[in-house]
Amino acid sequence: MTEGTVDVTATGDDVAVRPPRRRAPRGQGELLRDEILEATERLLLDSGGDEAAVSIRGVADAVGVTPPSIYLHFADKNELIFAVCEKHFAELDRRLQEAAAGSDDPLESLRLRGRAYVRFGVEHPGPYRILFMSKPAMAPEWWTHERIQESASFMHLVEAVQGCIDAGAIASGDPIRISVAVWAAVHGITSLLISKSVLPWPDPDELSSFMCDVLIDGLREAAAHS
Amino acid sequence: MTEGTVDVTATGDDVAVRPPRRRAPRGQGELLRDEILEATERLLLDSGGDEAAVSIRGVADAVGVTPPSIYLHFADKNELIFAVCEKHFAELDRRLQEAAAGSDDPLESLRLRGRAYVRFGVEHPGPYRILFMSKPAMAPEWWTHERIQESASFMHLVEAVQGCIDAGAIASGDPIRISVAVWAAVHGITSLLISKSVLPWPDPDELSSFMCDVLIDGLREAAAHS
DNA sequence: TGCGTTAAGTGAAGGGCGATAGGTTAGCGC
DNA sequence: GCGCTAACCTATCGCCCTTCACTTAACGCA
Repeated sequence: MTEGTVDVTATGDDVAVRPPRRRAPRGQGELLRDEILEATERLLLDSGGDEAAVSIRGVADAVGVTPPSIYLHFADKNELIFAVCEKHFAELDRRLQEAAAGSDDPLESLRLRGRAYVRFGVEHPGPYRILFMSKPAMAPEWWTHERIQESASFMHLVEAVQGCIDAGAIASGDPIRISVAVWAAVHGITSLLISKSVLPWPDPDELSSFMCDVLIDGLREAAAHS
Repeated sequence: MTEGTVDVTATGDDVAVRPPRRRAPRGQGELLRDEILEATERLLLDSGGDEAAVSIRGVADAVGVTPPSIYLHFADKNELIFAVCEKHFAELDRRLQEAAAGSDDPLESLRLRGRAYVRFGVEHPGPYRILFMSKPAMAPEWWTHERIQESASFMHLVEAVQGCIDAGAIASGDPIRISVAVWAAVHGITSLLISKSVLPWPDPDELSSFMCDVLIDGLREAAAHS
């Protein structure tokens, strides 16, 4: 047996090999696209977020279609996988904004944002890994600068940091550089928790809270230099 | 053509398909093991650290042997890949110790350690990704608790943090929790630089220096709580 | 009602992968 | 020179992604 993939296929045969599927009506070819996305997401979830364990064949079987039909809507497997994760990316921003709205204090709001970030990653390890921990070569063409740097989530973080600066809660400095540092810090926690989930980590909330506290205390100072 | 793997096979055919190879003498079966490791490392480097682009067949060809011979020395592909990365793990600790020895001041020593960590990851993205960013299911059995938590590198970090506490340079607290936070922070930088290498990041040294400065300033305070 | 057009989907195959079962050859002591 | 066995190979299974050429079904229109 091919080991190294955990074989979670026993989670339920309610998905596997749905046999028929009526051809979509004339102008509605895009219907299949949605069904493919839905099935892929389910399989990705069932596999514990291991995109290698999700196969085009498996998706095709789950939809009730043959593999080549997938390629009518997605250029290759990577594009399909990333398309599934796009909605999670949007939800991440939503969750962060929701969390940040939990306090009027800019600092506390930033802390809440950091906690929510880590929690999101831990709760959606599959999409998180694909979005933020995959090899650069794996991401499709369109997933580059504008997708992350100009993304809503990052911009919202920069705004939050700027808010802290404006309120005098942290020392002034390049808000983008500070944002990158904050992002890297909470991403580091998330990434380690996901990759080394077998190690005896502290509670994610406790860890992210501690990290945010330390960062904010540090940013309160000059954090001198340029 | 199978896209998504960058096709770096053009780097040089000096490795590919070395045809013969004399059978090893009677008690020297382990010789092949070393040749396999060496070839795998070379291929892993040539592929830009993409373990999926390194195939058992390719390694066998490079060594001048047939694929089943690989399995005489490694249980499966993952074990082979991780075996290659083990030496890099040891070198990481060496590099960190060397960097930390660059200053007698505990704080400056910790900063140097953080910078060296990020630099190592950026210089060895392949092994770093496999060691610290891979799926938990991918790591072999023996690569767990004792391998990281009780590893030299982590213990050395804890000692460095304890040194800062003893010197009164940072507030007292659980050195392990602090070490985890420091590790997560520099790992976050490294991970983002590796995965999103296409984004316009600041200089790695500058980024890690800034992160360490902020963390240390923050840890100087109480960073209250338990 | 019937028919051409064309979107929607297949069948079959190419090429590559990890892994295994069972056979073969070459080194070495005697 | 001969057997034993470590060292290695041949052949194959089953899976994967992807593509090309082909078929079938929906629909406007006469």
